[in-house]
Parts: sequence; structure tokens; C-alpha cells
Amino acid sequence: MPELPEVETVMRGLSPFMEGAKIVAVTQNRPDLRFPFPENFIQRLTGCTVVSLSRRAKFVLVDLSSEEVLVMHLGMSGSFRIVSENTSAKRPDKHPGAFHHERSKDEKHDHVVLSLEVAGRQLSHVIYNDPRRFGYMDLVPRSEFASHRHFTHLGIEPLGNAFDAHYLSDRFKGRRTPLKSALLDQRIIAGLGNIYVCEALWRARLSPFLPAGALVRKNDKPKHSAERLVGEIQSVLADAIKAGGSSLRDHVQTDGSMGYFQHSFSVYDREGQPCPRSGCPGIIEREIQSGRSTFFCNRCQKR
DNA sequence: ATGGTACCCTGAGAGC
DNA sequence: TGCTCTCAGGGTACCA
Repeated sequence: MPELPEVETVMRGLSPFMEGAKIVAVTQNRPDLRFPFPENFIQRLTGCTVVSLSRRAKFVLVDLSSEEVLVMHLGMSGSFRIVSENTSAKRPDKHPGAFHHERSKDEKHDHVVLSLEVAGRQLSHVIYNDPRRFGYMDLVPRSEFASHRHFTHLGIEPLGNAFDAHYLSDRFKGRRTPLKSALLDQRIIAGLGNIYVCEALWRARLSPFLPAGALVRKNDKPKHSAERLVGEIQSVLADAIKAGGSSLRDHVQTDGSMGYFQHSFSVYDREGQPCPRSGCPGIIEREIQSGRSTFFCNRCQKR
């Protein structure tokens, strides 16, 4: 599920429940996800206060009072939900005991529960659910953070200041790999995934099959503009974050779902439908590029 | 170096 | 209701 906008949305949804809260208990329901949990995972978390949350690429980062950073990757199917315990009201449990007999489908993939306490009073549980278990968690000392293997090979943030046409054309120069693959390469840009690459390329009217090296800056040649692509990547991510944020209104489901942006897809998962670009007679097609579906308009995306 | 493919794992949806 | 097939937003190991 999660590409950069979803991870950003999840992080923002978790923040109000976690920042400043104390981790009073940790439940870990299996020894591993994609990778084993780090040594003494529970002990190293319990008792810590959460200093702040942030995001790097597709990682949610939780800064802890222990000088360690809880690093969380959601893989394909990871999500969080929050259960707040209302201590004053009694539980409106109409089927007492039902929980013990039937765990919902969802619950069996609850792998980690962080129980958090704010101001010694209100308790909330942040529950990590991940059916496919492609996600993982790690604990990294803050001092080793920059040099840690999770992050050393990561490229720049597409919404950061360093991301511009100069950077992009420089990194793509001479490369014959398809533009689509190059944009998915986390070592160049960190955080883009299949959906937003397809969407950004459509917005920029560029074919996913162009060699990455064909992308040049305006001054060099006007045909395939790096400036335009940079702008469209930034705008599609910003639009998606905006839409994702709106799905968090109730602040209960921090589920990494697509928010409302899925209704705004121009090409992704729209095979066979007409191109939504005004006046374009094209049809959205799907082709496989390095094992993943690419959606594109067969008319308005320049080759 | 670079680019493809298989694979990790479970669930959803289509078609029969 | 069920079976089989394909596919899925991530990343990595391995191969030519």
C-alpha cells in the first residue's frame, strides 16, 4: 500500500497519539516480519518516551528518549490502527467472550502492539498489522543513524530542496534503463513507488519507456524536460498527501489506505479507460516493466 | 555496471 | 460454496 504519501499520512496520523507519550508495554506476536526483530526489542522500547515522529523515504521514524530510533517499514501491506482505552466509560460489549472465540481476519496479522500512556493517564494502543509481512521494524542508535545500512544507499527526498532538474538529469545522464525503472530506483529518489511514478509520468506527458538518459534540462534540449517531470512528481505527491490527510479526520484509522487520492488516479489501475487528459483520444494501457505493471496513455505520453 | 527474473507472504477478485 | 488462477502499492538476491 504505502508509497511516500501514504507513509507521510500514517506518520502524521500516529504523531498526536505518540509524541510525548510513554511506551508502557509492548506486545510482539512473532519473532520476525520480513526480518527478525532486533535484539531485546521489547525491553529496549518499554519505558521510553516518544520524542518525535518523522519520515524518511518510506520509513516511519520514531525518535525515542533512549537515544534510539524505532525504524518502521510498512512493506506492501503494513498498516496501523489505534485503539484508545476510555477508562471512564464501560465497554459496550454486547458479546462478551466473543473476542476469545473468533479473532477477526485482521487481528491474526496484528504483529506488534505499542501501549502508550499520555500524562500518566490515557492509554492508547498502536497496533501494527501486516498480512504479507513484507514490512519490518528495527532499532537504531541515533548516533549510528546516518551511517546505518537502511539509509546510506537512499537517494534524496522528492519533496526536499535538493531535488531539482539539475540533480535528476545528472543522475539519469547516459542511462538507458527505462525512465519508469529509474524513477523507482530508491538510490536516486527515495519514496516513489509504482503508482506515483505512473501518475507523474502521465502528468509530465513522458513515456515510461523512454531511456532515462533522454531526460535533459531545458537549456540542453527542450524535448524531454527534466524541469517538467520534477514539477509533476512534486505536485502529484503533494496532492496525494493532501488527499490522504483528509481521510484522517476521525483520527482513529491510521491505516495507510489511499485516503481519497485513489479516486484521483489518472492512469493507475485504469487499463482500457479513456485518457482523462482533455482532448486526448488515447486509451490507458498496461504493460509489464521489470515485473511491475506500468499504466500509461498510448497517445499523449511522448516517446 | 545493468537489467531482467524469481522470490519473500497472504488475501482479494475473477472465472469456472 | 469452492476451487484455481492472477495480481497486488515493497525490496532483495541472483543471474546473464
